[in-house]
Amino acid sequence: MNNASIAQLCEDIAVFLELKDDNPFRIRAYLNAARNIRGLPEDIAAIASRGELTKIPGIGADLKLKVEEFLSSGSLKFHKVLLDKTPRVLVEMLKIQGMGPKTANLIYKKYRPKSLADLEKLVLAHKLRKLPGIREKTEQNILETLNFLKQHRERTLLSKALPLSRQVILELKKLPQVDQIAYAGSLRRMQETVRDIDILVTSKNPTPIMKAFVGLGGVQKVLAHGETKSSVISREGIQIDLRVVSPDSFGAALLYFTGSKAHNIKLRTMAKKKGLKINEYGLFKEGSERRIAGKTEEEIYRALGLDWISPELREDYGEVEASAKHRLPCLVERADIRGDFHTHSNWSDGLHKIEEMVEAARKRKLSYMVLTDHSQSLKVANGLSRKRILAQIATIKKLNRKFKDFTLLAGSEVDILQDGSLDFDDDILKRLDFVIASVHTGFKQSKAQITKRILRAMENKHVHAIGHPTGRLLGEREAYEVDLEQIFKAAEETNTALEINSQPTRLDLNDVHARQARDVGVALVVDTDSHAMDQFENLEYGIATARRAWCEAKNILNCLTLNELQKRIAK
DNA sequence: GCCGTTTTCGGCCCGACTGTTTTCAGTCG
Repeated sequence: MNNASIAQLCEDIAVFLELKDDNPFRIRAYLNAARNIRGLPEDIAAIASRGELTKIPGIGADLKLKVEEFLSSGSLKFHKVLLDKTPRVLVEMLKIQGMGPKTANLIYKKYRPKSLADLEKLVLAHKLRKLPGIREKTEQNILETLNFLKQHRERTLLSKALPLSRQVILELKKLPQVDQIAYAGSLRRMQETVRDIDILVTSKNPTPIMKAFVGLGGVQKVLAHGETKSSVISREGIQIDLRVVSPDSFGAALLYFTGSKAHNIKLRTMAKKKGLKINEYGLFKEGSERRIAGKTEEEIYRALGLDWISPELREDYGEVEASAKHRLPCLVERADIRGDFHTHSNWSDGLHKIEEMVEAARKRKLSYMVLTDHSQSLKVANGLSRKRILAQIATIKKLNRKFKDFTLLAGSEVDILQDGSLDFDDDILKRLDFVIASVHTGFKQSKAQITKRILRAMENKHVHAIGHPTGRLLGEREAYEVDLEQIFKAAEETNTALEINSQPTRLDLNDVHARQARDVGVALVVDTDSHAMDQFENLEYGIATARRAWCEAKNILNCLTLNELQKRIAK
């Protein structure tokens, strides 16, 4: 797909323009275009070939030409010129907390540092405080952020940020001044990674709350400590922002801090057209102090003629328009999920016994589970030989007699070998209730090779689903170069489901891909890929991804009852 | 650079905090 590359180019251009002190609205236009291109439901090349580029929001006459230039030549002159003109170190400097284009340029013009290391030397030699507007405090902040950047460069996984935010909320709830409290931001939208944690409190007496917050045990550094807004860095290196508002503003503040920015801008623009103004305190008539709405999110959406929109959808990817027409999807919920198709036991690389895994699944209110230990060639995971899988099938049959309101199904996470053949022959596969086929080797194959390989696996009538279809590991490994459009088409034709793997480092398919699959009618499965009892909890992240992909229960195969499922998977 | 039911030019979301200034620019979300 070209989408990610072009979006990145636009984002780069925005940074270069910012450093040039260019028109801020022009900069925003590039960022807006980048965001919309990233979220496109298909390859932008296909849209270009239909001559529909300017139908993409944020793409006008100029960006149309730039996109076409990239599609035909593989590069963009405008980008290249800016790249050549912009010193690398300036881009690096923008990553420093509190350092914007003005300050970065000021320092650069005077001292011409070549790297962040050079900048650090300047700070230590107290050179910067000779510049206008920079004194001791600014130097100190730069130094601290430089040290911080050395340690933490990545965004934080949802699975790390969510428990931390819940912990902070638990702590703050102990304060008598705290009324309502909730986390907001990208965390509430359940993005796979987050940059920081936003927490919102209502109170009539914020001062003691702020004091307690910046003094929490896990706080490493206080970035800001104000009357209504404070920011800290936690011991784990995650920034946490706390805002306190009055109860009358809770909904408005929640809406504002949940974002996304693009969603908020859309709402504010809508409000403005109606002669209204939205800020974090409420919805107002333009030029008036009287609050029309603000206590709850629902009342603000309603005042704009909209249905309430789930946070997971708030990306300005069509949710506002759908809401205006009262056509928002009825998103899948945890309670809709009845089974798990992807689990491991200590027969292969899992930690716990089959019975223990069943117990854990049952505790989470699931009514069936497929045991999918690895297949024979995956030696590192103690994959099951032909003999052992036959023994496991027999064991499962025996165990099942003991369960009352739970069904354990026999399955396999069968490896898709380098040539697309499967790691068990059909004679084994046909004895299994559910087969999930996955790629675990040969990630470096060419796009054509790996796509062909997966397509071949999908054509096997015993394969019910493809596990973690792109193979990415967040922060560790890029996805392999599979052509997803072909995979989606084949999934539909061969009646093969695609997985949304709930492991927090996988979330594969991701939200954008899952939505593309959903849009073309591909069935999805939300699996935990549990290798231990506690990993069933990860279902929360898989469901969040499905919700971000606009999925309803009918799009998800494991929302079916066992009976419905068995009818459905008879290929 | 985009956009249009006040439209093809003149707008473009809105407010808090910091650090350095004595009234505010720069930065952030």
